[in-house]
Amino acid sequence: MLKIYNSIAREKQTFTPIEAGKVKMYVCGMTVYDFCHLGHARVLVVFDAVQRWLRASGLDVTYVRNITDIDDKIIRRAVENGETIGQLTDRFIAAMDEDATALGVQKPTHEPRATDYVPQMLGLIGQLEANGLAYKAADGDVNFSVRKFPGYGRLSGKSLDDLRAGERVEVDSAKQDPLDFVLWKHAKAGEPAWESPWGAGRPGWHIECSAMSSDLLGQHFDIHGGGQDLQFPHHENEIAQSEGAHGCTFVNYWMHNGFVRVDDEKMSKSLGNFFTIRDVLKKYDAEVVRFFILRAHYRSPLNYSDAHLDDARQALSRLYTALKAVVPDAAGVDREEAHAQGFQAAMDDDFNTPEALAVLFELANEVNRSKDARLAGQLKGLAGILGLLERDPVAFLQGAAGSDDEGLSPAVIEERIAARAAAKKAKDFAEADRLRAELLAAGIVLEDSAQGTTWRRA
RNA sequence: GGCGCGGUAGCAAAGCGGUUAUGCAGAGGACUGCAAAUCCUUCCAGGGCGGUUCGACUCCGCCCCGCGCCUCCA
Repeated sequence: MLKIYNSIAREKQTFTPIEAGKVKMYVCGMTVYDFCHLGHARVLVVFDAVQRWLRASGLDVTYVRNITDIDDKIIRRAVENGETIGQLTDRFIAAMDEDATALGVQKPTHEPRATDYVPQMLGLIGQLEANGLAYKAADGDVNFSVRKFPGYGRLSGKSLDDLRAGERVEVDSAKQDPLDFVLWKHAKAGEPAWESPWGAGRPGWHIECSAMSSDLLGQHFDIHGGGQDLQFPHHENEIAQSEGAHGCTFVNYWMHNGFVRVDDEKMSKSLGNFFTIRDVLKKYDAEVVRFFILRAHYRSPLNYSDAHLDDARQALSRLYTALKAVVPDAAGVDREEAHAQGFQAAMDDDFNTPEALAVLFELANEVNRSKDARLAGQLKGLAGILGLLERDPVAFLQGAAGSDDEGLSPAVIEERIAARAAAKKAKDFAEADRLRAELLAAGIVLEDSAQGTTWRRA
């Protein structure tokens, strides 16, 4: 029985889909004006794992992850670069796809772009106006009136009076309440604009998610996810818009993943302390990065450092080493088997991937001991549910550390191994050891066995 | 100021009111020409002070420390 920590209830709850056997899930994706950083990688990987587990549990999943392709930063960046908004966003969408694919992230069912949903947004804004929740301000913007929506603040646990608007935000005098947020921004010179009943303009940020989710998943759906920083105000505003327009519950389960940090501080664009996914992939294998992310629970903070990535790589190597030694049975996962049951219990407990991974290490230990192909099959099969251990073990163990790696070529390594074999045969162990040490210095570890010598990268 | 999260062994990271988490690193042993890998054994925990309990890392209270949201942000 799957339990999910529901942010709006602040507790783990048994997951019951609205429609038996089906799950409709929406996750806030990227604003595409720059390369994705590790924080984005975490959202991608975490909700990919969620989605995979739901499917592995036999549910029919519709997974929507949106793309924000119009906003202030995109407009500004396009101007800075001297390119069109379309050129900029196409470029970074392609880059995001590359990064996601590298990390083993499966394609969502739908990846809607905000600019394709302007009519639906206008429809929603019209409904909100009809319901008395939206108003056109003196400056031409259409705003949402938070005071008129009774449940405002429920998700984030904030009360309107405690928010002390103005303390950190400059008060916008055109708003009836400082916490009112923009649904439709009036057009400014040189900026892209769409016609609307309220005049030419462009959408506010929050409205796109309400429009796309209801269009693709319906007015009421199961799971909505995103980074912790979106809980307020973004998701709070989504609830206000969607429930305010539709008059029904918006989402049953809210999920928020924790931040990636650097030196115990949130990794963020505004702090400038971020590492892009592609930077990290220069030094580390993408599967190592995926493993590193899944090694922590999705709601916990995750500290990034090279030392932690090195550690993750060592750990993942242990799993691959077990599969290298025993060819896994291809029969598929036996879900009744003890480890599979443990794995399931872990994943059913709010997607506890660290504990699920611990089960994999227990399996690896038993595989090493028993050389049991069936258990190796369990290991590979269960890991596969999380998108791990899907490569050839030797390819992983001999693979480059990252895209920038300039290690010895396999041909050169094989040549040295042959030379060492000859030295060994001649009982010239000093020469054999010299060759081993030479390779080790180049990051190559040799492993002798009855079947001959194999190698891997340290 | 308001709201919230967390402090676990050298590092990382989980569960759990009483029984080995797990990985990396360390120590000893087996194996090996020597290694590596693997296996076996092993060292190292639960911020501080109280309380509840036969028993608390696990529940409760207070304190200290760190972090986050309240502004664009995954």
